[in-house]
Amino acid sequence: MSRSDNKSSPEPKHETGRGPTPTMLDVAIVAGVSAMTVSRALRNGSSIAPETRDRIKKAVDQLGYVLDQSAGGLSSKRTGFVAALIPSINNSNFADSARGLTDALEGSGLQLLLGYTDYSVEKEEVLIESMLKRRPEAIVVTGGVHTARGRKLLENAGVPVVETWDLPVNPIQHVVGFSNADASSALVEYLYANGYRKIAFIGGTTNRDTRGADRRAGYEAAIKRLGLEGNRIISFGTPPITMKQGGEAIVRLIEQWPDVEAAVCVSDLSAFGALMECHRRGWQVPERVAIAGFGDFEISGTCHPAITTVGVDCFNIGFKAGKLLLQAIQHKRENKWLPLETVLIDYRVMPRDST
Amino acid sequence: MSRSDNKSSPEPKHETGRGPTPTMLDVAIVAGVSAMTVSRALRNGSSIAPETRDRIKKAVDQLGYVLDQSAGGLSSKRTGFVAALIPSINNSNFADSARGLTDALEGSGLQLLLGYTDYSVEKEEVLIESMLKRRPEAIVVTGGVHTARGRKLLENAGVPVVETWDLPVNPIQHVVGFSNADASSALVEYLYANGYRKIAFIGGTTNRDTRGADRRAGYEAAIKRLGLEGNRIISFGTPPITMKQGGEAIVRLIEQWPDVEAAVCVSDLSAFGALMECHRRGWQVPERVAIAGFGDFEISGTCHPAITTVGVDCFNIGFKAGKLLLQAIQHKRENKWLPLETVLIDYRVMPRDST
DNA sequence: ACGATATTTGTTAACGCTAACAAACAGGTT
DNA sequence: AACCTGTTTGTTAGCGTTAACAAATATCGT
Repeated sequence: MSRSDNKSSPEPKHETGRGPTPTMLDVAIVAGVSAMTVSRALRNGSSIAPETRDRIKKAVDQLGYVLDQSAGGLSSKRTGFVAALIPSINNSNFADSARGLTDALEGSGLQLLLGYTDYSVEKEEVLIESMLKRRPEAIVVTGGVHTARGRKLLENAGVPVVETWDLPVNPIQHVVGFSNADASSALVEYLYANGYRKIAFIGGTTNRDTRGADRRAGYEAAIKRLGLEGNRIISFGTPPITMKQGGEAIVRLIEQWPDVEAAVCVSDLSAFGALMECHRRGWQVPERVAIAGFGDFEISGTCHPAITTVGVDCFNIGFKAGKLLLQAIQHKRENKWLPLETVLIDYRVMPRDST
Repeated sequence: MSRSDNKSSPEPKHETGRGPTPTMLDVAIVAGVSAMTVSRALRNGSSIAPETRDRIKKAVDQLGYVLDQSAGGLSSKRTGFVAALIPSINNSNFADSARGLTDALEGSGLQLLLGYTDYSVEKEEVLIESMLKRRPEAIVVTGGVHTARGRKLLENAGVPVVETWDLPVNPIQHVVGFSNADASSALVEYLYANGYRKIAFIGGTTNRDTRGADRRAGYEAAIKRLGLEGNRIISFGTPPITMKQGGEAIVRLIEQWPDVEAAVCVSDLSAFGALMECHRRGWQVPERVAIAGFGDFEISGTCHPAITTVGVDCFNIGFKAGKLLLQAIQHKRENKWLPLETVLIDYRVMPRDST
């Protein structure tokens, strides 16, 4: 399963970059200037004679010098990065938000460093601390539920914090999100308006995915408000539940309440799994049972029949969080404090063929 | 769309963590010891009187102190993180690899910091430099194709480098991957063995996704080797191509070569799009046309009919890269140099109902 | 009780960079 | 020439931590 190097040269050329990593002083000596001048040449906005800058750039290239931003940050108090914690690196919704964040930060000199929490507040806590140890200039977290210690860390971080994707009851600072409960309610109301009465919910067994839990709460609230028959809730698998689990859940649902007319799934993925299982069993969708999802993943628009879902402006969650952050960082540099904001993000029910 | 803070207390409690962030010295003073002793208490392996350690921990909690690892790294030359660059944060294959990496690093004291390149070598170059500025202890990149400058940066980084997911012609250092071309060939050979002769390939228009390009090359090689009729290649959309584009591509394919018997898609996502489009048009799969994908995404096992694909041990790509890295870092600390390794990862054709 | 050894703590000097100030220099004006 | 102004470069100190060494204290055998 493994072979050793196949290079022809006797010594691997790239040992360790031949000798110790060059420092700014090395560059300065080669260019015949002081270290400070090199520092200025590598940043913009400083006054430097063009020819000096060229000479320095040449020395930088020659030595393969790369600035040590940790050391720089120590001195300047500007580490040049923003930490973002997302639950999963396999979810197009969070991917869109991350892209929005990246786009918002573009050109600001701030880099985005990602960590993934695997939908666990405990892992989130560890990650918050790890990130804080590197002194990010701001932190973006997903959701408004944290461990007690995680929350305290964020509160005391001394940098702008944005909670996204939810509307926390008691926000830490800024918020960019929407009410998953309301969105879920809206979906139930849409189904109601289309004549469905016996409406069930398919989700995970725990509250690990807090957005999933909120969606279930929204479903329950809507059922109650509309005066519909008792809750039909199938809980199956540890969140985030998979396609396969969605498939197994719909089977259980039909077994347990054969009269069910529609199933609201906690996400498009489980909805898709349910849909395919229906296919496989010859249950017509939406005739036998209607299926709705959440998130407007690509799959729900592509599959056949296309799945009714709730579309959220995920990109904008990231983008607005990023812009808010930039403002907050700017204010902080001027020793002001940006008034706390809660930015509401749009969502909308997207009727399709599965309901 | 936005409200100001709704807290009842007149002053937001969490201003900026009341005053400047505490330093190690602050902790030391509270605990009645020297800064060095605090430093020792916060790491393990150093000899410290248990009661002193307790006192220090108490002071740490009281002040909400968080270690500044940048400063620590400056002094100790150990930044405690590994950089990993992946093309996308919305791809379960790379997610599995990232999880493997995380698991391999667990308990080593090394944190994983992710950056995403969006399948672009130019963005990769920028990210490599950004990461290098923070002095990672090792770097994991996806693929063996980089910009000239990106490659040079990696070569001169002075830290272990692992290229993953491909078998680069001219590796920088270590490699953990497999031949996408061979895997693709294997899939074509499987189709051949099952009686298919007129086999097409659906992929993107550019070589941006280098793994996709390799898979096309593998298809072409197999076609040639098997003495099959000329290449039928549909290129559609900028990689990574979407489900929808897969759907459009299969339509074009059938229009252009109505006698086609099977389509090999560059990934499961495009294969799924193609499959659904066939559904929609009433083309039976695999009778009218067989469809195969690549990657064994969850979707290809869940959908109906399930899609024949190539399964890759993605987790192990990350896991073995991580273990290799740990070894290399260890060797480096002892001023030795770990012999370069190429670790081959397993893949296998997974026959399902779509072929 | 004595030195010898092990354990725990402290002191000093970097690590690589940039803020803040100081100095040198150019060009123009009187 | 003396002065002012603006641009460019240099010097010094310090950011928060840890390595390396030194010192103090505890533990032990005889």
